[in-house]
Amino acid sequence: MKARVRLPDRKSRVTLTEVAELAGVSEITVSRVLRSKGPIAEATRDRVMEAVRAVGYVPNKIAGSLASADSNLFGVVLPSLSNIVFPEVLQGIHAGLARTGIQPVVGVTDYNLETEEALVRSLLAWKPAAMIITGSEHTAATRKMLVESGIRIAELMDIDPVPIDIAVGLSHRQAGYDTGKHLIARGYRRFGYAGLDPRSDIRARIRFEGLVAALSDAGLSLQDKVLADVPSSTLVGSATTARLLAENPNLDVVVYPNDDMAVGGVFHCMGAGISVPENLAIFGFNGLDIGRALPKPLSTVRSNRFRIGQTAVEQILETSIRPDRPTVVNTGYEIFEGATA
Amino acid sequence: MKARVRLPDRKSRVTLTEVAELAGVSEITVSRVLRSKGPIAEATRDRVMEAVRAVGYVPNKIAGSLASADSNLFGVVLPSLSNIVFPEVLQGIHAGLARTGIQPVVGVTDYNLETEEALVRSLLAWKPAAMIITGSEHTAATRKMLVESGIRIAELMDIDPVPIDIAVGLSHRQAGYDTGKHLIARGYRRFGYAGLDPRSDIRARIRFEGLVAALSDAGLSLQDKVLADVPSSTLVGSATTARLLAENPNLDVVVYPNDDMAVGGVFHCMGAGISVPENLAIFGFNGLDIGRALPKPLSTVRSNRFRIGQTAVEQILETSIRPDRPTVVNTGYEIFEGATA
DNA sequence: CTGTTAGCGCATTCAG
DNA sequence: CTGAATGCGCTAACAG
Repeated sequence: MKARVRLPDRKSRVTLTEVAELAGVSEITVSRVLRSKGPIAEATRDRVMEAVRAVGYVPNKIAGSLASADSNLFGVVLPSLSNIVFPEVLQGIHAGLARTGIQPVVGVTDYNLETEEALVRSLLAWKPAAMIITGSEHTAATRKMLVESGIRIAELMDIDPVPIDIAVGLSHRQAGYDTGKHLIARGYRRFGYAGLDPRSDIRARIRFEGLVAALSDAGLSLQDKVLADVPSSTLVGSATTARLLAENPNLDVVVYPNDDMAVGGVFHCMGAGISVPENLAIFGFNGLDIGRALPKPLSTVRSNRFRIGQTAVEQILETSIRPDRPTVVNTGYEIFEGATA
Repeated sequence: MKARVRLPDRKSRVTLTEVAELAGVSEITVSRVLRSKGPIAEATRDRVMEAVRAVGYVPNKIAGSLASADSNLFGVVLPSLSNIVFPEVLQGIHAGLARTGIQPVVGVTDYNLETEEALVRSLLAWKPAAMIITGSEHTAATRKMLVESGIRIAELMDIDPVPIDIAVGLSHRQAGYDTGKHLIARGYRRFGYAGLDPRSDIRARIRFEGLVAALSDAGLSLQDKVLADVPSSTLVGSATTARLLAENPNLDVVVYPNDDMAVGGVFHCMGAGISVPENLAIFGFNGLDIGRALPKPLSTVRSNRFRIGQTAVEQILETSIRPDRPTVVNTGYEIFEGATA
């Protein structure tokens, strides 16, 4: 179902020509005044601006972009908006874009690579000046389109794979590994994991692998894991924790793919009379506000989503020419001790 | 600082003309095939599609839109992305837009009406097929631009004021009033309010007024309120609650502008050994996941942000002609009893 | 079923 | 400092 909406005539009536006639100058002069380009006599400028206001002229960027082969649109592709992490990235993008006159066109893939491909194709059709996309896992066709577009491409969140052009994020494998090392150092030995379907969140899977590697390097192994095949939420965190503990009452720490679920774990313990961290330690990922506000602040890994978005924009604006070698920006992370582990 | 980025030539090389030549047909035929418009011979279509793939043609919507006076962009103006409510609205918008081929161009105002004006001007320049904007409070210039654009305009969240074209949301005054009535019916008498600077969130202010009106109609009055002049967060909820209770230890219920802050209130009570709702009742607004996941589910008013966004899109797609009389869609709300009040 | 003609609204040359 | 001519890439309208 294609919805093509014919624009009303009313607005499209007012064009440069009309403004030009009213101001008694040529179209190009009006154009120059509006874009503050080239030398313009003070008097001319005033007359033009007056005419612009008089007729309520709104420039047509569609025409402008076609004529100049310029665009001030950025394509932005996110897997989801329900995971708070991505709105935060989007915030960072908006912050980076503020006062550049560039607008983001936002698409959501629902973690589906086919959807992503269709989205990229459709965003590319707007000839965006750059493309910001999540992750490095794409279909071959998506990759090809991105590469051949020639525009700057920023791939966000993960810096482990080699990017097409720019990667901004952190090493999720390392973060997972460090989580394991940290918890082992604090004396925990019987690890459980309450997570999600590994197909849905690739980066969570990579962190998980890092965690397992750390355990293995310490001669330990994960005692058990429970995976829910639904979107992440605090409620799911409670539920998976309950299931995990039912079968493994002797665990001394549970690791979660994110703070939402970890907070759910904390809530479960509150309700079940399990004292945290004495009876059970809880460890999340992200460093969300909600975790910090808990009576006992959640132990977690702080990433910085806002900064990822903002940095991506900064990197892109650095130069419009794609360099020969990829750029990788590590925005890092930080283990936050908190009080739950 | 205007960032104009020249598009690389590489991509713009491939145009309809090239595809047409390769397929041995005219440009318009290629155009028709790509848009599935008009009758096309099976054989022709195949040859064209093959040529399209061969050269990796990506249509240029900028040119297409200019030629057809069509656009499949929607302008979307939100006050913020840090308040989870607006990403949820955006989700609804994306859901409504799925498989229409329409993309949203998103702007964020930071609750600033001047910023909003600049944003609207700049979004309108892309000749969007419609505009979705938050609230009904705009500068005169913004209003004028929206009215004169002739396109469909949806104003979201609040349905109390008369909209330019379409309003989708709920009556915040009524929601505030009902909150008061509900809590009074449950026996609470000594009301406190822990909120935010009323200038930042207009709808929270209106709910507050409704609450006060309900109290007044019942012969009661608000005992005290504490307002924080910072963005909403769970942490701020804890802090304002602490301040409010320090000066009013006898309160029996505290109402909050939103669930984030109310959850902060619950956390404060947990930490301070105040039992909820026996010693103090807590009441929020929104119906967020986090509130439902608490060991004692948060008492609150459930609005439906996703549905607001989705409904707005549906209303807009209904017809591209702005009707003579405004449309108002009440997405409603629901008092959720929960266990904290 | 396909092609021809014309032009969308603007910005980029190049002249003056 | 300003203007005239030309074309961006595509599609509507009309032919055939």
